[in-house]
Amino acid sequence: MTTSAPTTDIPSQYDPAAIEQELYARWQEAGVYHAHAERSNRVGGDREPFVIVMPPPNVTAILHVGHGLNNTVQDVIVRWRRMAGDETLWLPGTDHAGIATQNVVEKLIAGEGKTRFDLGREAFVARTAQFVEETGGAILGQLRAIGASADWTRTAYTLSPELSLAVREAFVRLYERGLIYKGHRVIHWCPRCLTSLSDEEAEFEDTPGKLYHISYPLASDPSRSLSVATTRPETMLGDVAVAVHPEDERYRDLIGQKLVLPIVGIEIPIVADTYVDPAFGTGVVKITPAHDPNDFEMGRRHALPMPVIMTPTGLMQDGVDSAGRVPAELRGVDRFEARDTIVEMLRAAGRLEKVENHQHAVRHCYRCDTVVEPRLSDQWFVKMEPLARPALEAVRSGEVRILPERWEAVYVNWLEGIRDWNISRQLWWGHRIPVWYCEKDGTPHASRADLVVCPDCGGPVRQDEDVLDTWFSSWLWPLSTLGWPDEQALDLRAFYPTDVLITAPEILFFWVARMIMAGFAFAGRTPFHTVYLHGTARDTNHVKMSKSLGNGIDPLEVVKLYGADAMRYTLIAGMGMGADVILDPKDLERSFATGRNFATKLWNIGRFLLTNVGAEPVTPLAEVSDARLTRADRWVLARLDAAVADCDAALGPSRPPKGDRWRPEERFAGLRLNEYTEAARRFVWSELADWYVESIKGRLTGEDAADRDVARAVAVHAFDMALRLLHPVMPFITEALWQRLPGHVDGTFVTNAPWPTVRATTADAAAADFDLVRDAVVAVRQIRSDYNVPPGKQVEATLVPPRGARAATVLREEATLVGRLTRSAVRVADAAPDGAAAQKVLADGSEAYVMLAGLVDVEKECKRARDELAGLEKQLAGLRQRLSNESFLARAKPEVVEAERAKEREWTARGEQLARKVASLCGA
RNA sequence: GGGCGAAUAGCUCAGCCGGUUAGAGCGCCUGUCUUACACACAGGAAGUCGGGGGUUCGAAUCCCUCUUCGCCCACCA
Repeated sequence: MTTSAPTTDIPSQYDPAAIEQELYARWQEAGVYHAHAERSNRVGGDREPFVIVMPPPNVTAILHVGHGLNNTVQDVIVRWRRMAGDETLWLPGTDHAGIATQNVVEKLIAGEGKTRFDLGREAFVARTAQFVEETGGAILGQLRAIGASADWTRTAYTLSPELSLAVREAFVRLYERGLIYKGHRVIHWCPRCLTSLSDEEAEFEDTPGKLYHISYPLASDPSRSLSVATTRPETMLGDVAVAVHPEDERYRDLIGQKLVLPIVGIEIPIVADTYVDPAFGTGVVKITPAHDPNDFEMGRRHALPMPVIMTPTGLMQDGVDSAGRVPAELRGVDRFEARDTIVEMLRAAGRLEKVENHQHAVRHCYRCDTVVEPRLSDQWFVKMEPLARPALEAVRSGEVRILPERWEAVYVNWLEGIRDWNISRQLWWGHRIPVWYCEKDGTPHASRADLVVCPDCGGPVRQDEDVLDTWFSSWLWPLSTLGWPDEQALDLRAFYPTDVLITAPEILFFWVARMIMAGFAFAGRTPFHTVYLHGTARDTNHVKMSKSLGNGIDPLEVVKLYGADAMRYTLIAGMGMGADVILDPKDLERSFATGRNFATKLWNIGRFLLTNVGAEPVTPLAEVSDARLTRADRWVLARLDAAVADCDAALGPSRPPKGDRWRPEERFAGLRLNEYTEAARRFVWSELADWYVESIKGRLTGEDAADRDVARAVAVHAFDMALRLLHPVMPFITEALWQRLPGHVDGTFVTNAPWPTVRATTADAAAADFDLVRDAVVAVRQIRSDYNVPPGKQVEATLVPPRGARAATVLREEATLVGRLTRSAVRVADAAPDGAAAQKVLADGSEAYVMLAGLVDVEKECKRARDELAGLEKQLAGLRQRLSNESFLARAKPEVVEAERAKEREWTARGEQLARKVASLCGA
């Protein structure tokens, strides 16, 4: 006996829970995910830096499947580059999330019966900071459970002192460049959050509504009236005019006349404005400048007053310039209730002409979904057009690419029509606007340092009450987290610009586009060269998973049930470029079976190989003479090379050519994580496990010690490389197995092991020969299965290679192996055996016969052969037609033609075999 | 209203810069506890590649059109 006693202790059951936490702790302890700035070749080191900044989750968030997806994608890419030898930094952090966090804390104190106004600004901010301190950032801990290999020593927070410094610097610079200004206009206002919102934060939602037609009587002749159409009758209290198109024949003569505003009873003019579309509604538009952005513009054009008739909370109330417009019974009434009341009042007064159903887009607050109220107010804006220009050019020129490609058009379209960005929020949680007003004359002063006195007159100042939009700190993320505005910061010099930005398309405008603008505005360069937009996790009805809808999947639950690797593999394998991932929250087992099964498979391959290979030293493959390699060895090494090449091709180039833009042919290539995963899986399962491992079972325990060592060397090498290929997707299980490889050096990790490369040897005829062996095995198995031969039963199989062919040698030499894999006694002969035998024809024209005394159903075999032949002839006919077509021969690529010719030869040989078979089986 | 995308096996999806007999996972059928794995192994069934038209020697792949879904953008009250 030469068997080596199993010295490797491998649990028979793969138990992720038992290994994951411990492995993560060991990685952490070894500091393998800490990036060393000094190693970056930008500061004199010898490594190419590779950097991803993590989209910071809200500081109060808890992990959901969207985070799981996003961070898994990032982790796969980061781990790949780390193994490929880059100095890799994945920079994590959280976002203070102004409105979102403030809402959470407001709800919290509401439970105590208080509002933020009861507490006062200072106390409320302190309370929120304390809340964040205590419960915030939990999500970063949760990310470790899914294997995120971020550099936690660099964890950032948008409201930290360092990042706040960056925010202030950015604000003041833009202010000094004249790109930040205070504007008086109608903005989106959330009556629940009590703050203004940017255009992006006020999301459209198609809502069924009504179009009310109201008649406004002429002041000079109450018997005549104009019919005005509106979806928001309550705003009529703030009407200051009605507008018609100047060319509209119907109303031309009325321009300049006055109407009586129903309910309010005041006179308002009829003005002409080209904004009005004569074809829509009645062609008459009421103008409510303080409560509609378009009306505001018209109001400005016609120098109209702008009465405010609503409170910030959305209650009807006289405000600025609105003396007595709101009737007593409507004061303090909610805007939607007021709508109904006003409709009733109009109806009672005979002023309501008709009501139509009308579908229209209504803006809602992206944080609390309240219907947004247009509101006239003073806000700070960023002038975007100058910032957008370089950001637009960067994508157009290929300096920055967006994957999938189609999002580039969306990006360009948005930037081309960009509008100024309202950055002030009437909140308390956030970066306070660094502007101080002189108490004496109100002159604003933007300042990097807090001002105590007016720089002009030395008098007292007061700071602007508002805070900045959360995204005003996020857009600096790639800069601020690396130390900007300190231009000499080592991290900034070593790691900026970063490489890939990975996020969901939802925040392309909120965040991605603005980061690119900030990169150019503050550092003169793009913050990253690739934007990778991944899909969304949806349920089986294709509804986006969300906690509020109850159709979400808790990643930690999945980790607990099947392990992080199973979850990661399932997500990555199921996600085509930019495609959504569909999962069934009601059936986690089925949803994640793919990953769980593969993890178990991998574990078992390892268990078998490691126990059978034993712990004695294994010869490095490089030291094994080529001559000693068997066909199976050569084949599996060739398949490994193909797998590595496929993985590399799927992952693509990691960065554009040095100092250059993306080349057109590479611009939209790479980062096909599902293809990479599939290539690795196919090698591991369908090739390594199904064929190679099966084929060497005899050798590992065989008598030939030298051959055993060759098999051990090849097996360990192939498995080692397989583990490396899979590590980015399945970090835990691969590490656990890799640590057990014979000869493993303590303190080394697969997570740091070099990424596999394709061996120099390429085409290997011996490797191709093994395919013939596989073919023969399959053929014999098929015959056995067709005839229901019990798997345990030994039968006699005969292989008949074409005369004089190389196949003869191959099959003769591998007959034992074919026999072992098919549980048959295999011999190779020159002719078909006598007696009843079932036959299959192999791809190269070889034939496989299985002797089945008393079992062969001649009729069945005959029909089978006839069908097979008919199918083949049909294919062959098409092939021959193609080959006799002159256009084809003239135009098709030579290699295509040659491939078709080879195919024809093969098929013809097979056809002849089949024809003989038919003849012998079916009789003359 | 403008722009974009998708429609391929029962389900979820690859393939699509035209050229093997269109693939994978899950599910399904048959058999098997073959000394790593039943979360497995072996074999198998299953697709007129959404409909119609066109270009081409050749179309799942390119063009047009229709249908159905989805996404993004948008100041028609």
